[in-house]
Amino acid sequence: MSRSSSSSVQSLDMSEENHHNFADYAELRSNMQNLAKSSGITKALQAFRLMRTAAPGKPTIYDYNSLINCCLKSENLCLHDLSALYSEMKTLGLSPNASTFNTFLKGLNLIGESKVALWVIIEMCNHAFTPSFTSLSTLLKKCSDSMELEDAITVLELMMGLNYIPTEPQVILLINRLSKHGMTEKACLVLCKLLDKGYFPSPYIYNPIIWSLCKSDQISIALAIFCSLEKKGFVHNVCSYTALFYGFCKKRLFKEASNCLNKMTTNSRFYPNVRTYTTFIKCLCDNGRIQEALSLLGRMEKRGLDPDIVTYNIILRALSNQNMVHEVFDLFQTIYQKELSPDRYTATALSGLLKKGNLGIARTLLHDIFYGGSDMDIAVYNVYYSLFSGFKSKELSYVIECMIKNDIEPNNISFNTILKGFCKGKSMDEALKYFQSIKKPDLVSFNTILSAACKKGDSKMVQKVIDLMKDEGFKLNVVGFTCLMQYYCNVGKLNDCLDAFECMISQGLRPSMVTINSLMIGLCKNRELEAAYWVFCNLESYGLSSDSRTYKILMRAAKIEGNDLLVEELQRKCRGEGVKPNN
DNA sequence: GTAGGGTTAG
Repeated sequence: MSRSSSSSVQSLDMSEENHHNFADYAELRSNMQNLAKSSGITKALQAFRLMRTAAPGKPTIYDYNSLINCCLKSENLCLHDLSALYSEMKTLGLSPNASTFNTFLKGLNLIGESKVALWVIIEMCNHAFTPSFTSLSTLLKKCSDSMELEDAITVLELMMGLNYIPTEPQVILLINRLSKHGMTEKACLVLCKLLDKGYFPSPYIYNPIIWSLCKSDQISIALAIFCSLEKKGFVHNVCSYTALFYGFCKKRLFKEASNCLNKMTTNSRFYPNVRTYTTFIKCLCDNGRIQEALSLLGRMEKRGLDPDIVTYNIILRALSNQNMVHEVFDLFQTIYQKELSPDRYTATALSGLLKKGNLGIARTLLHDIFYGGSDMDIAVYNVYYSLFSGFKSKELSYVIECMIKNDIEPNNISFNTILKGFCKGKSMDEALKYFQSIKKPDLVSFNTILSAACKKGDSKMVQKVIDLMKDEGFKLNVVGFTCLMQYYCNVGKLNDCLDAFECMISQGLRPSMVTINSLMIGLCKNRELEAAYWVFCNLESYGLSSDSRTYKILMRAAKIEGNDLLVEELQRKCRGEGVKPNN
């Protein structure tokens, strides 16, 4: 601050009456600017108003613009003050010029106030000024970056109204964000508007839309967009095709998936790559066709496509779910031989082994990954927690300590996993105590403790949990009903089991195969083989088809009862239909 | 620069 303006500040501070001392307009101007930078808007505004009395025809819009510029650079700026400045300008009868708006925009963009910047842009248009390409383009990026996607769309529309063509990276950013945050429809609209303007989209622009549609089971819309773009002469790439392939696999449209894959092999532009094959491998694994997945892995390597850690993690998970311990071990050897680093997904892929009770080997492998230096997240900790019963373990204390040190927050899956650990222990009271310590128990928490009570045949606890659920406004779902059905069968109350099943159906809940198999076991145990077979034959009415477990249950009962006819019938069906694996 | 992967209850 200059000496003279510093003395002016003092004078200004002393009293209003002294203001006639400021005759010099230039001094007032520089004084005002300094005040705006250092002492905030109120003082600067006082100086601004003083100008009116000090010099006729002042302040001008240029004084105003420079005041805005200084204020925007001040460290303690608040938006309320800015709005006050704008009103002050209008009160003085000044009309904003292009520079006024550009000054606002430059400053607002710098401080990341995209909402206010958009307001300024609209105000600018209302005053018949045209915002520059740069200001709109900067704002578009800012809005997309800060997830103000509706605003980003408004900016894009303004741009297109002015015949400004947004840059490709910015369009990609916006469409990507929209597609990944449940706004795929909006992303489509953006794409359409661009096409209407004669924009030539690369696959990088529309692939996120196709992927998002395929992931949310809207393959027909994805296909429509894909074909329409093709018709218009746009050339897809391997990522576009892989999206469709993924969509077909997900919907179990195997014939279409196979056609899609064949089409891909006809052109080097979209020849299947590691990700395409990985998608296929995942599909095979999800449908219990693990041997085919392994053979595909081999074929892919022969074609010179090296599986990466994602591919291996998918196979590892499938092997682990099937409890194929040796294969899991071998695959780990391969991963290490290829110098790939196991990551958080490798760790969680092992949860199947834990579920099947293979704690020893799972613990060893998990331990190696956990201490191997990769970044872990809550899902890995949650898998780790399933190793422990209750809280009486040094290892568990250490793992919790690690989690806190790494700033990782536990979620309900963590609490429910630990609750299950308590449930494995002897005391239901201790489990209940832990349950009651969970701040926001969810339906899974209730089912965890209900299941434990049911398995232990603890009728008082079963009633207690059901009452608790009622109090807290939770309704039984299919899992809860299935627990109860199993419990009734175990205590020899077949009729109560059937009542529970009917109650579930009457509430519009659809049984799963686990429910059906539980019912089968109950019926067979009570020598109601005919009833069980009837359920088996009418599975379609529930939209279900039997799995390998259903066959085993019936087969075993038929053999015990000496019902050879049924045994033969089941064998025939088993050969004819190709039984689904039980996952 | 677009794409493939995971953790809790029956």
